[in-house]
Amino acid sequence: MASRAKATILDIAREAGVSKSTVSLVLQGSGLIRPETATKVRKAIEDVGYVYNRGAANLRKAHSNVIGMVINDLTNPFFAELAVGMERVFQAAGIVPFIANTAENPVRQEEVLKSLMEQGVAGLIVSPARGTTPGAFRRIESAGVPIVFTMRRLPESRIPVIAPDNHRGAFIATEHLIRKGHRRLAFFGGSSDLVVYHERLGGFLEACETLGIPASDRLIVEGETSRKGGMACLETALAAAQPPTAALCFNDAVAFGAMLALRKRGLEAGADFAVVGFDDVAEAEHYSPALTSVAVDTAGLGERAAHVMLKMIQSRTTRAEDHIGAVSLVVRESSGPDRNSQVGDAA
Amino acid sequence: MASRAKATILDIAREAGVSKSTVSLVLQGSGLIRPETATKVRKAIEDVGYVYNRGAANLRKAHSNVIGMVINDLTNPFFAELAVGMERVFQAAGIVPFIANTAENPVRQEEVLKSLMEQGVAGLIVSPARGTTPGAFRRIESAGVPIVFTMRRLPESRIPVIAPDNHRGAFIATEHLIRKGHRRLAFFGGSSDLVVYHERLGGFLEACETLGIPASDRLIVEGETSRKGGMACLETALAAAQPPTAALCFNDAVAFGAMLALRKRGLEAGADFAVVGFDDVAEAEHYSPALTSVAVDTAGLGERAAHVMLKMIQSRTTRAEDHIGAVSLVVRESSGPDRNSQVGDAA
DNA sequence: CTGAAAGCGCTTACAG
DNA sequence: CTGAAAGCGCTTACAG
Repeated sequence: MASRAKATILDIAREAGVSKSTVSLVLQGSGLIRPETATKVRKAIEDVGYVYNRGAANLRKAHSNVIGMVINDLTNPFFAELAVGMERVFQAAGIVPFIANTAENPVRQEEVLKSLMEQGVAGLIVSPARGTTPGAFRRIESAGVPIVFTMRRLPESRIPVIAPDNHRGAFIATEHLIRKGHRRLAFFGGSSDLVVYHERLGGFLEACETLGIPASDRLIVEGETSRKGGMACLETALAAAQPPTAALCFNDAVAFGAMLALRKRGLEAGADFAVVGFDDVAEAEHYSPALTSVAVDTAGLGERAAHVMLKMIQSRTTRAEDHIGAVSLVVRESSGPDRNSQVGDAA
Repeated sequence: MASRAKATILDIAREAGVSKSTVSLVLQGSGLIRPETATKVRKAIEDVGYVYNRGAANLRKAHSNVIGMVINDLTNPFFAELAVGMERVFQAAGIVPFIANTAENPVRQEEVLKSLMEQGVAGLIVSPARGTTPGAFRRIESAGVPIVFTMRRLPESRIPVIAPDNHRGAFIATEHLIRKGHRRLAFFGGSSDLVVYHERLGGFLEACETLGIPASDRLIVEGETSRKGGMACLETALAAAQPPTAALCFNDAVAFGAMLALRKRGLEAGADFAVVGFDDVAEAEHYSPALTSVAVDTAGLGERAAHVMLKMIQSRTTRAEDHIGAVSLVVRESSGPDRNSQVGDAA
């Protein structure tokens, strides 16, 4: 089984009785080659067990077709869904993107980025790790490699961003809660080192403002963006002197956590306390009670990011427009009316 | 913004006033270079904004340090956990593995494999897509590139496998249910085109055999290995003339589905019907009721696979021992005693 | 310790 | 349509 020495285009040329230029042309699907010749060459390719050496080709061509996807947390199904959307587009373009995980660690991100650059990527789609410093992408930018950010943006970066309308999503979700009669609202999870956090919290606050919920009736509980974080947020909230009756959660993971904590106390989301998530991951619909959540069209955003990247590569630019995706609230069981409110199911 | 032409070692050499061989040696951390020279060179590297061209290096060296991880379903958190375990090991070895997703599609898998081979990978860790043909890896094997399979194996392949002890896991889980007094048992989910299915089902059947559950009291319901599949399995089972009172599920996703279907009928896992999952994904513990499941040490298996791969590359072999990981049953709330049994909580 | 030279496997003008 | 030649950016003996 050990490999005979790797076959090269020279071996193919010998086998087929042509020059290596001809082989190269066949490999590239050039129309210049006579069909019989091409067939002969293709047979030789099979016979010698040839594997194209993309590294050598890239060296000569000085441009590659490798695209890297750098994801901050692969264990979050949300990002997996995003990756899947991108892959669909790249597959159609005949490109296999390579995914790398940074596990929310800026140091690891640095390594991953370096490795991808050394590999000669044509472009990078990245969801930056929390705590990424503004200069982290300077080097890549000045090398002229196109980058697009997805879902998260960096404070002062000019790199194009593909993300959902976080502000609006939080606004409509909060509005929904208020229309359900809730008057004491909480915002659960997330922390201020994420730009997304400010966007979502901003939407929440603006809705409260607009619809007359005074600052004294709003409770902001920062926390990990995980189930565990969500559980902690709920405990904190219920321990308040004037506990809220509803919460908008930073994301679905936090919402699931809050619902679990509720159940542990013998309470039920929807009936006893309203919870709304953000992202609308696949699981939200299947949860029990089913989770009301802000749908962001994850896969669609992934596709969009891939398209933008393809266009940037093609037109040899590192600039592109931001894209803010539309959001919608999917109302399910977890966001019932306030028990003590007169408004009830109205609106 | 736009890149000045990419810097090469020649530019560094000029900048530092040395030859390019010297630069190359510094890049490789050779001890042959005088410290002052090395420092001078490193400064030049910074100054010219050099990015190492791994493709060119690999071309000359004829061996790469790229490792590919081919995953059949990235949206399944189980595989994400596995990937994370592997990454931990590779990171320590200074290697950034590239992950590619096949979405359980053999055709896509073919493309992914081809692309990785063209990229000149040093080794491949793969969890094969369902329906992979026995010959799918022949080409890679004969090219001498080491492969290790994780979690799934191919029918007649000699490629080393790192997987949990599926047979034993299913056996102890089934034993647990029988000890809880259950006498009519079901096996939910999975289908016979997966080797893993036969292993798990085999363990279930052997436990039934050993502990005296006759064939007439066993119900085998094939189905998708997803929540949806699990819901369907439960419906099928409860529609039987003599419905089972407990089920071992092919994996946790199926178990979650079964629990949801139970709740939709106003029944509760644990109290009204016992369900046991397989894999013990992170969510199992947080579910409500918490899911009894067979823990397979996912991340540990991932680490093991990575170590085996590293060793294969190092010793230039494509052979390695299989590794069958220990399993254990984590008993939680979802697997209560049979309501009608005398045995109850005994044992 | 450091430099000059060859060569890895391709692609790309350039001839013919 | 097809072949001979140069060159992409590195590493690796080989001299010195």
